[in-house]
Formats: sequence, structure tokens, C-alpha cells
Amino acid sequence: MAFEHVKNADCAHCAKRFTNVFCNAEYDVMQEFNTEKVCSSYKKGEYIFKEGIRPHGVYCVNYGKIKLSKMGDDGKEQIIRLVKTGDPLGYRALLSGDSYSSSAIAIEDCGVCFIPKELFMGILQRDTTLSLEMMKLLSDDLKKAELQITHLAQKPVRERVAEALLFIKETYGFEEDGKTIAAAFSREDIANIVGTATETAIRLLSEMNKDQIIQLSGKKILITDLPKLIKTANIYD
Amino acid sequence: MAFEHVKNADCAHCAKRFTNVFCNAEYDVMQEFNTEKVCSSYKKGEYIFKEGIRPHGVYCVNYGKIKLSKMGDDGKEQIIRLVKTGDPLGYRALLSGDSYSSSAIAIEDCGVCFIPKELFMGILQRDTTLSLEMMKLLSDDLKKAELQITHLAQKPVRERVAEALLFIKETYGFEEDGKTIAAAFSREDIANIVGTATETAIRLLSEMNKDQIIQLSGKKILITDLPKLIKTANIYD
DNA sequence: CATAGAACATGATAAAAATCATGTTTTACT
DNA sequence: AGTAAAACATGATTTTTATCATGTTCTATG
Repeated sequence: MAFEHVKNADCAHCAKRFTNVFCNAEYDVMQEFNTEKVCSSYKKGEYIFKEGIRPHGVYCVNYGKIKLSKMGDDGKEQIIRLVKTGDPLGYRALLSGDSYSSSAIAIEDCGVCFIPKELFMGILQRDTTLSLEMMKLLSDDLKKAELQITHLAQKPVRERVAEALLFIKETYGFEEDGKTIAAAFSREDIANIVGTATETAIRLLSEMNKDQIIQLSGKKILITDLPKLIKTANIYD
Repeated sequence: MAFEHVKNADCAHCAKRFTNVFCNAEYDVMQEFNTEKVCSSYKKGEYIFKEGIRPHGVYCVNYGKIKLSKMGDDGKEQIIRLVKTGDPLGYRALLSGDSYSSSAIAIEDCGVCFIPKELFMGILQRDTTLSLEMMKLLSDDLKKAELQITHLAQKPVRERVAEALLFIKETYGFEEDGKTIAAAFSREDIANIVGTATETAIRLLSEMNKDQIIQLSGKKILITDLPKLIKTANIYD
């Protein structure tokens, strides 16, 4: 089986109670989600949902890391977004009224809560705050996507690789040492974020390793010189 | 002066009365927009709004063609979206609560209706249908942006140039002859949609001209062999 | 309608990135 | 622990695309 139902997490005591877009709602609304939701766990590499399938609700990440990726016309994966604990998931397709335009795949073991479509859409109809928050969420996603478009169109691969590292670090943060990126991505994954060949990504990472900007040890990536990495990414925002 | 106030268009008799996301609303809501809105006209090349400025409302295009573009870090323009008669405009920044992340520039003379922020947000608070439609609009935009990301990351320039032509044609349609794209884009504009150097865009368009796929005469572009153009774009959706 | 500036075109060259090829190291699994 | 498969690494080569250079054709404006 692709996933396993687990004992439901309790939204009231969730670490993300007051930051998550769903649970940040009024107590009553949160409780409605809480009682109807179904939690499942997924192992690394498993699909939470697949591109092309119609959505039956929305998800909320209880713990773990997930990538959202699209298949290109030639079968190459493109990683569109990274999802972390507390993030909502799968709302685009539902609100658009069509099927998933990307797949959600566990980067590491994770737990996910599922809120049925009927409940969610019902609450959305009467909870203005939630509606506005969903609009803000989508607008922010759109802004990021448009920035990504500009960078893909205009920046050389080296800068984009550096940027991808910063992006992963922004999303998942550092380990306790304050240097190691707290997520294990394969070189292929990084290439699929950047939009380049795997070999090219490997090469550029090796160079940055040689240039003392980062330090590679297996899948662990240490950022040893953040200012230099930012400079390599060549970003001014 | 950058723009000129003109006699307000009447929403009740607008050609887009029942398709536009704002005016498609109930009669009362539409009338509220209608009485408070302010219409202006812009000449080709003028800005409707500029990247970095805070929004004071949303726009609705009464007539004309507009491009939404972002400045890359090195000052190169990236065209993000194309806007046509009846389309809403400028809602992303407002709903996100931040400043415009792209500029809206008239591709040809156009007329635009402005709906003040307070009115729009007020109606949004009480009109669930409008809220849901805005979410759908944003979700659709996001889907398109993510497809664009995938194509920029994975497809060669030639395919993207062909795709850009199809995109322009999809947006603005054909002239009466059923072949000529009903919009005049400079080669530089096309390059800035595709994400390539102007010379490269020129070269590839010339090639397609030679290959009898399109026919160039000045800024007019005729699609002489649509199936071949689709094949050149290499799209399977 | 003359003319300057912009847009378009095209060749030559350089740079960037993909692909191919091959070897090494990790990782997952019996 | 041993082994097969996957991931990583790196060199050589080719392809793609950008850049530079230069000339031509539009097009807006006095």
C-alpha cells in the first residue's frame, strides 16, 4: 500500500496551530477540520497525490518534507515547489476545479492530514477570513512562480544552482550546527529544481565545494560562506 | 501626463458583461463597481502601473492589449503574462498585500477601468461567489506559471519560440483572414516572452518563415501551417 | 519627404551547457 | 558482510545559445 492511516494528530496542540492557514482559523472552524480530517503517513519516495488525478480535498503537512513536481513533455521531472511541516498542500487544483497539475512526493518520511473537499469548500463559503488567506496564499505562490520564471529565463545555471541551495535553506533551515542544510536532496533533485542536466549540477556543486563556498559530504550540504553563496546567486532582493 | 481620464464605460452594456470576473457578479455588485469605477485611456507604451508601487485597487481592461512584465536583476525585461479586453488586472499584488511585482504596459492604445481597493475588498468580504472566482483565477494563473517554469527549464529555444507564437495567438486570436495573429509584437518582445536573446528570436522566426510555418511581413505574423507550428512547439496538452 | 533612430537581419565567434563515456563511491537489500 | 544498483564524479566532445559586429530596412517626426 502506498500510505498508512495513522492516529489523527490533534490540531489544537499542533506546533503550527497559529501559523497554518487552516488551523489559524477560529476555534470552531479549526475543530471542524480537526474532527473530520484523516491523517496518513508516507515513506520517503511515496506519492501523496499524482499529477492528472482529481482532488478530493486538501492536505496539511503534519511533519516531514515534500516536493511538488511536474513531468515535462519529455518525461523529465521539474520540481515546482518545496513543502514543509505546517504547510497546506493540494489547494491549487481544488480551487481551480481541475486535476492536479503536479505530483506531491515525500522527500523523507512524512505525515499528512487530509481535509475532505466538501468540508473545506463549505467552510470556505462562510469563512471570509479563510477565503482571504487562501487568496493571499495563491497570490504569494504566483509571485514566487513569476520570479522563478524570470530567473529561469535570464540567469545562467551557476547562479541558479546557488539560488536553489539558498531556496532549500530558506525552506528547511539549518541543522543544529547552523550550517548544514536540513534536507537531503540528490544531485538529480537539485538539477530538477534548477532546470539543468544532472552532470552540470554535480559539476557546479563540486566547483562551489572547491571554492570553499559550500562543503559537500554525501548528500549533506554545508554552507560555509553564505555571503559568497548569495553573491554567486547574484540576487538583489 | 501618463494617462487620460475618459468618460466611464457602462458595465451593464460591456461586451464582457457576463464573462468578466468582476461584472459577471450579481447585478447589484456590478452596479456598485460601475458607479465607483474610474476609466482611463493609455497610449501604446504607457504604464498602467509600475513594479514596486503599492496598489490602490484593481483594474479591468475595457479595450486594448497589455503586457505584464518584470525586470530581471540585470535589467532585462521578462514578459510574464498577456492581458486582453475583459481581463482583470493588478489583483495579485492587492490580494497578496504587497506592491506590484510586475509592470503593466500598454502594447497598443487601451482603456482601463479602475476599481478602488476599499470598494473591491469590501465586496470581496461579503460576496462569496466573487471570492471563489478570484481563487479560481489565481489558481489558473498559478497553473500556467508552473507550466511555463517547466517549459523554460526543459525546452530548447526553438520550441519555446513556436510556443510563444501559439500563446500570443491563443490570447489575441486571428484577424479576419483567420491566419494573421491579431497583435503586433516586436522581435524583442517575443524574445522577452521566450527568455532568449533578441537575435536568437529573430533568427528562429526567420527560419520558421523559410520553412513555410509562418510568414513574416514587418510586425505582422501569419501562421501558414498551424499543425507544423504546434509540432515545432512540441507540446502535448 | 527627408532623416535619425529604432527595429530587423545575418554572419562570425565565443561561451555556456548538454551529452556521451567511463570510472568511483554510496546505498539498499538479501 | 557481500553485492547489485543507484548516485556521484569527471573528462572529452558536441550542440546550443549568447555575444559581437555590421549592414539593411522600417518608422516616427520635424
